[in-house]
Amino acid sequence: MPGDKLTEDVIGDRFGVSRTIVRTVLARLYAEGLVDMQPNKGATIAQPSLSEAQDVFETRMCLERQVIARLAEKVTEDDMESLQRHVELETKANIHDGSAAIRLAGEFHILLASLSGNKVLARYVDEVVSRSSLILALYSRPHSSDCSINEHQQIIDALRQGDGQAAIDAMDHHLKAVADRALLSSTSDKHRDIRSILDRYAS
Amino acid sequence: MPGDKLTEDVIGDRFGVSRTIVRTVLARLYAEGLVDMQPNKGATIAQPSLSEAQDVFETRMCLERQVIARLAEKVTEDDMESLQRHVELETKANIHDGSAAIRLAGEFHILLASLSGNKVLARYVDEVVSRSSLILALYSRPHSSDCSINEHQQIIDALRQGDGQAAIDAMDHHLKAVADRALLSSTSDKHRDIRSILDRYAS
DNA sequence: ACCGATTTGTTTGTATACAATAATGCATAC
DNA sequence: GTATGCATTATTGTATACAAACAAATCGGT
Repeated sequence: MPGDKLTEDVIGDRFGVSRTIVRTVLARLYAEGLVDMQPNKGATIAQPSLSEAQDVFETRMCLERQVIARLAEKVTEDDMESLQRHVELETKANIHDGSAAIRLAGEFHILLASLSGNKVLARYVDEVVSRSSLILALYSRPHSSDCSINEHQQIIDALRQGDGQAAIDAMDHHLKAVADRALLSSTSDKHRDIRSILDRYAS
Repeated sequence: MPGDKLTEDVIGDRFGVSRTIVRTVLARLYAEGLVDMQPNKGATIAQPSLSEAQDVFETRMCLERQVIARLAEKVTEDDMESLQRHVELETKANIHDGSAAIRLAGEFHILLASLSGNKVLARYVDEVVSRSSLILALYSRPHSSDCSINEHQQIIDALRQGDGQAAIDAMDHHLKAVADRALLSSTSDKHRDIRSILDRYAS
């Protein structure tokens, strides 16, 4: 799916709106790095290179460390409760609904960021999480089970015990694991880039 | 100026373009936090509250620390040279052209971020630097001399000596100083919010 | 049969038109 | 004099129209 053309008319017809609307949302998605755009040539679903993917994960780690550092100082009992509830949702979904599980895994990080109370941080985390999802869709093999729920649990456990450093370490460990699953599953992106070129001449 | 209405028609006329163009750039500025928008009520120049300002500076510190950490490991001689050249531009401008000095001070941070080689990081730094400028325009008193050139010099000195931790400390110190100049110059924003309300009834 | 040029059809970029919503001003009532 | 309701104006949100750029296909020449 990444690399696919996003023709304004087609999308507009699909949703029953005019190109005006489609255009603004495409521009927003471009700003968020989810679609690529070239002048006079329109939009395509973004196809981040390996190095872009590394940039995203590095930035994400930097941002989420800050989220945890802030939370370690100010989490309330209510916050912990909603985090715990979320992880339980994840465990349930992980059994019978794979696509919901993937969504919830991302939303855990967004929830953390919003609980931090820093809107700017939260917006950036939201962006890098979305981009991470795209990267996973691109590079990680289909059935690499995202069994990261334990890691989520470890993070909130450390937070509950008020151990900021342990929480940061847990988050670091978790994000490194996610990045590894995505980026190390393909040694080099040449192979993937070539595939894309081949695909274009295949039909 | 913050709080001012940004009417699409008048901006379009001002620049000789249609509302379409104005609309897209307003949307972009909104995404960057430089203008506020309300549904059916249009755009105004953003008026970040003190707490939003704190969020921006906290996030900025987090991002720029990462920039420095990265640079400490990979700066080239060419990088150091262009950084040094930039600081010299700043010193020159500081003497005879105040407005250029302000612009260059911001661009120093953007240059650092771009030299880091991480595009995602660089975009976010660009954003928080712009927002910081807006915050300074809002909260810092007009003639608080931004004599931060020394601080810039200290950062690149530490980088040149390959002392990553010292560079991070220098950046931390610098950003804390900038934030203090902006945020501590007004004890509470009530006073400022009230002024804005009064100003509206003053003309 | 292959290459290049021209022509046709698509798709994007910008401007304009129209409907819906909000802001303003005025008249009237109290 | 102040407040309330209505009418007018301004401004926004969405759709459409048109021009420019691009992609593709057709045609003619070698």
